Amino acid sequence: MSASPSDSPDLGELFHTAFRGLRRLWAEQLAPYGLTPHQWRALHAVVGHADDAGAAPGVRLKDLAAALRIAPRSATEVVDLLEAQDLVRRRPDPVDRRAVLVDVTQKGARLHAAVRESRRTSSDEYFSRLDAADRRELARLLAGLRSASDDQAPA
Amino acid sequence: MSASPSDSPDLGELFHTAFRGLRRLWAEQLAPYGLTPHQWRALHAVVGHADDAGAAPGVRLKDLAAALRIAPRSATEVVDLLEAQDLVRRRPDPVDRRAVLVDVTQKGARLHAAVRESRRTSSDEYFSRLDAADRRELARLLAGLRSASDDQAPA
DNA sequence: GGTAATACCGAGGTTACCTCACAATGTGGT
DNA sequence: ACCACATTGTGAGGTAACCTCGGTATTACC
Repeated sequence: MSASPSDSPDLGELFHTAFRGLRRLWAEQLAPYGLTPHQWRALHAVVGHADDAGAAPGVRLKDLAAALRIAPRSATEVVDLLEAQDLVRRRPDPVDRRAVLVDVTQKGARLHAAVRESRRTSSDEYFSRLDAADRRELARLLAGLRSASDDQAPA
Repeated sequence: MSASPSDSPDLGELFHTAFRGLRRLWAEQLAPYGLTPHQWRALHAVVGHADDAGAAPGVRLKDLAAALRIAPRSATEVVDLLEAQDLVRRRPDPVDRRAVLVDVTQKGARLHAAVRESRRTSSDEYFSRLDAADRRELARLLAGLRSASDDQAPA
């Protein structure tokens, strides 16, 4: 603050601050579970994919990377970390031996559920500072921002 | 995406994506000037402070850190980088010899102006995807989010 | 004038990314 | 059947943007 008193409220600065606050809060919430925000996001994506595709035995690393919007190499990395904690498992894809399928373990599923529960219970959820209407509005605006930048919706 | 089709649009995910998009764009815009977003932010803060306080000869590192909401040590770091490019200068505070005052050099001021100009000219400015009303709305919402988290207004 | 606080910096660590090169495997053409 | 080519994951190595902890120089307080 005390930066631009005259003209605009500097949207970029606000964005930066808000995002950092969110990140920090999440990091604190997740620390007891031994997860970083990044790892949580990946775990969530793996679980989400399972939900999505019904009986699918896992996600390909490549698709996981696409879902998280990170480079494939970075997906390898975060999966390494989750696997080291026995939260996900890597298996060769039986139909394409180049590929690796990642799916959640029991421990991973339990942890995922626990975190979700804890988030709902502790209603701090960060965004709860806004009422429902404002949250919807924020979602709309953010969605509008993201649209044109870089979008790859994988199948 | 394709993550939670049923319930919320996952505000956190939207936030993440939008912020990353913003960062990436800025990084691209700033690269030709030899700056990272972080360095730009710091340079801008130094310049902004000068504007603010009129004839002040510079900012203390500590105050710069507060303005950027980073740890003092991190301010040292970014100032090192700016100084190495001769964009800012470090001088001992004449009235408190523990302190270091940072102020912008001519080169720094020129670069700062050039970047600002380039941002105005290339109207991509990221947020231009939203109309003025939406931008104001977004600012309001973001400001609302930041409020309670962590605020230190230095004197 | 001695103790406490303050300001900066050196050392070293972490998170969350990235690219580039490469081996193993699949795919299509002839 | 074979070769060129594309694709998948990963090892190696790098960067940005932070952090804490400990030390040193200075100032402020009583």
